[in-house]
Amino acid sequence: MPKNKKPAGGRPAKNFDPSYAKKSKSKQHKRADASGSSRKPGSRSPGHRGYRPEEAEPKQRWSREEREAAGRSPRRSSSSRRDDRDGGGRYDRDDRPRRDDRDQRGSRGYDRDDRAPRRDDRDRRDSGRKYDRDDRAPRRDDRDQRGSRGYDRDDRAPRRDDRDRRDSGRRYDRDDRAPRRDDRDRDRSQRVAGRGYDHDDARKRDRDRGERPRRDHDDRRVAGRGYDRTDRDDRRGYDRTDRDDRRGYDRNDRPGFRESERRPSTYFPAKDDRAPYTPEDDVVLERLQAEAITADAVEGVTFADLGLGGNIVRSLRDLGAEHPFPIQAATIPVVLEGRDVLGRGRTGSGKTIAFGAPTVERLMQMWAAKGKAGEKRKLGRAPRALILAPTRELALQIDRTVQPIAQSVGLFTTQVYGGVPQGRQVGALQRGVDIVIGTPGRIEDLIEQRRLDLSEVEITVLDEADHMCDLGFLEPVQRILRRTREGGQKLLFSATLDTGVAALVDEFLVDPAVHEVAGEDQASGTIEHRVLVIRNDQKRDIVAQLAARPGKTLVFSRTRAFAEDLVEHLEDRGVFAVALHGDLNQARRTRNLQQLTSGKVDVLVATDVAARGIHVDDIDLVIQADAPDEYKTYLHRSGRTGRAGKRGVVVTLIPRGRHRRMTELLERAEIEAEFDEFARGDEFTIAAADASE
DNA sequence: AAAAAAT
Repeated sequence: MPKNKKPAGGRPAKNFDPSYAKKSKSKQHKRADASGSSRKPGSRSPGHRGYRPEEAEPKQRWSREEREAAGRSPRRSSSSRRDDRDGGGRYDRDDRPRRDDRDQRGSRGYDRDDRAPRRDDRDRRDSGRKYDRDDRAPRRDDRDQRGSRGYDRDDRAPRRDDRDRRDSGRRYDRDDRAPRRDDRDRDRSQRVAGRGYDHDDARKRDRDRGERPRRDHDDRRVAGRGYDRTDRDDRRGYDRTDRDDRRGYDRNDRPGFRESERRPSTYFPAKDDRAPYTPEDDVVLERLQAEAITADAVEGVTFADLGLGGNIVRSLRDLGAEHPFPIQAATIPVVLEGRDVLGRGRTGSGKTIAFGAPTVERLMQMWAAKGKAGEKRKLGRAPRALILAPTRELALQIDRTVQPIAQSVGLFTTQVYGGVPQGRQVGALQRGVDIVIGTPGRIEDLIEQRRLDLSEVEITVLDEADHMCDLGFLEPVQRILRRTREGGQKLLFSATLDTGVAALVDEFLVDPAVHEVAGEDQASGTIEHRVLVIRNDQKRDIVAQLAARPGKTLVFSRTRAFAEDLVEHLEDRGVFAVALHGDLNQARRTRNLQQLTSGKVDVLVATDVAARGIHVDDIDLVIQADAPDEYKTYLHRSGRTGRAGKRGVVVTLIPRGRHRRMTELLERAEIEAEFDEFARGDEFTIAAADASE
């Protein structure tokens, strides 16, 4: 256990006195009632509700004719769409996800004989494959960038056949393993349905037929109609391939380790250890006492003024960041001082650069200070910075920003997240990287396998830090932080950073500097919020109606099953849509998100996997097909639109009975929204969002 | 309920 490094006798920073973290309704109300003089920095004036500085502009109509004139429908034929989805988008991507895609195909696309290829075989074969790869973009992977891969082969994974021999025989008698997914589903269904035995049998039959296990009736009810899911899954082809992937990628790439050396997995806790899901009260925690920077304080300031070196400044310019945003101006100098930092800036305010750029700069400075600059490229060096994110897509996205910054000064990053073969990640680590960017599960996995050593990590960043403190994330995150160098710098960022992060702050941070942007919160942006009170049986039609328009739309659903259902329904209505949720394999997740980014598709239906951090340009409509349960979720989901000063609309669909709950949630979010009764076919009119920032 | 490692 790392000891808490707070000075003896020191008391916790005021913000993180555990008593502040207590969730109490009364506190919330007190805050809401607080008079202007006592309000917390960054919170809105108590009079903000109903407050609207400018008159709304005249209503803008999205009439049926306009929608049709805009050519939403008819779209491409369904068969060509299908082909397109399977084949297209694979070879014409222009950013880094392609590499993962390739890896995944590589690991399952060839040599499926039982024995996985030996590591060196694979390398040889890989290079041989280049001949018939003319149809795709040139490879661009770490090896090529580095121009050398002379890492020491002696510490490579044991050969596969050795491993197989060792593993065989113990494969079926593991009692300490975490329950398999099916088991867990079954457990849940028994709990949920209360009479799970018949589902259980059906599920087993499905499994024996090699089909997807049945969902709970519960799910089907949510989905709205009782068709046979396995049928649909086959047609959409999304589940079978997923399962093949899940099986396939590991076989080839999993390095050997003795089963007995593993700790029992706690990553997905066994049912008995796991508290049944009980939604917590959605309460507003105390906001942080923060240094507030005002937007005009940034006038004329440059990244160089903030202490960043020339190469980094240039790389930021290449990324399109000419001048620092307020949150960046506020936090970059403090990070460079080496202090722990808590940063709060609303969605889309530039947090990635706010922590990414100074992290790189500081790594360089620390190297220079130790006179070890020459060791920058030492093979097998342990990473010195770690950036944690809650989803794979976010980790990828962060890497896309941080990687070029790091590269500008000769540092390397690598992504470490699940759902893709770990081979390349491990390879990169063996060659040596400076910044690891990833998600908790795979990072822990590689630590367990002794392939990732965090003991040299000087700087740890938690993006979406408050989310990383939620149930299910907190413990892995704590375990990971304990593996980093004691006393290392910690940076916690989120748009909704509050005292919920106290558990981490108390253990890992010393006297953190807290920064936010004055007067800037979610509600002060460029987003128009609407709530439509609808009949639930019309929900899917209404989603289709709203989404049938030019422009990118992001639809949020509470469950994966409903997300799939909505995609299906949208396509029935001629609206081409793709899904993003955890039931899809990573290649598809990456591809589907990419299709929205590239504009190949205008509608993405996602679970909350897409709620936080994901940046897609020009999403101008967010539809919440299911209302969120937490105000923070509302803020993050709606933050997918209205980014960088652009305008956006958020439409939340609720049944009549949810009116009051929704009103209260919006109150907590400090968001003003208009409620309207809405029925299928009604004309949808929106007030123009205030475009002035 | 979703997400986060896999088998």
